[in-house]
Amino acid sequence: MAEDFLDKKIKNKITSLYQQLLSKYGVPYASGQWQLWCKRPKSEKEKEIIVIESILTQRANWKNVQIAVKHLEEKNLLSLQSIVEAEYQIIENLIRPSGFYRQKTKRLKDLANFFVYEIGGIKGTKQIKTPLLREKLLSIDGVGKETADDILLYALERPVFVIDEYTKRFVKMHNLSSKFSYDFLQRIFENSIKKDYKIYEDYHALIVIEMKEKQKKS
DNA sequence: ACCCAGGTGGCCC
DNA sequence: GGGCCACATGGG
Repeated sequence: MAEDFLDKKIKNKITSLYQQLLSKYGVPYASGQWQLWCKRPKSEKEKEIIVIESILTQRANWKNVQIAVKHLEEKNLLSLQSIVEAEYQIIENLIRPSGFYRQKTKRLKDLANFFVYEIGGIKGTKQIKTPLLREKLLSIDGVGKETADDILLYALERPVFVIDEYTKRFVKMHNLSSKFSYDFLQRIFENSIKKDYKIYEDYHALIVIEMKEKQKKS
């Protein structure tokens, strides 16, 4: 069928684009901000940091996120347990540089509560299947699809492809699709690449790196 | 002085 | 289903 043929072409294109990006930039683990998110293996502590950063990075400049992270670290608040225990105002002041700091404090608290009290930490997620875990994350106020998938992929190492603004621009640039809804794009990528969280981690990072590079030039 | 950055939820039509 | 708005800060 015509559609199958088209699908196959798109699949091949998505696969070859990954190879191209990889040879152009190398593994993203080597480059700045992806050192932690694409690190393998990750410690429990590092996974918790990624959960925290997934909230802080919402609509924020990465440098500002890192300042906020440093502030939390200095006060020994860079863990889910300590965020559960800390006062709102303390966290608000520390994460101020990442913007939307009142909302984000609430979101961090809700998320940390979920992990610590509802499922017994990062380790407690192991027995929960990905679709159910995603549902649970999405039900938390302030956790939308991208944040949920950031957590699932980079912190919990589930093969879920993350879609963001850069991915949408990337898809447009390469004419991979004429539809740009989150679910549709996620399906395109997940159906094209081997279901391996390591590849998903690197591919998404490489897309961001590539699109930032393009932006710089224009 | 403007515009933007790895979003989300609420409200409106 | 889409369009617009608030949320807040620091960097270019």
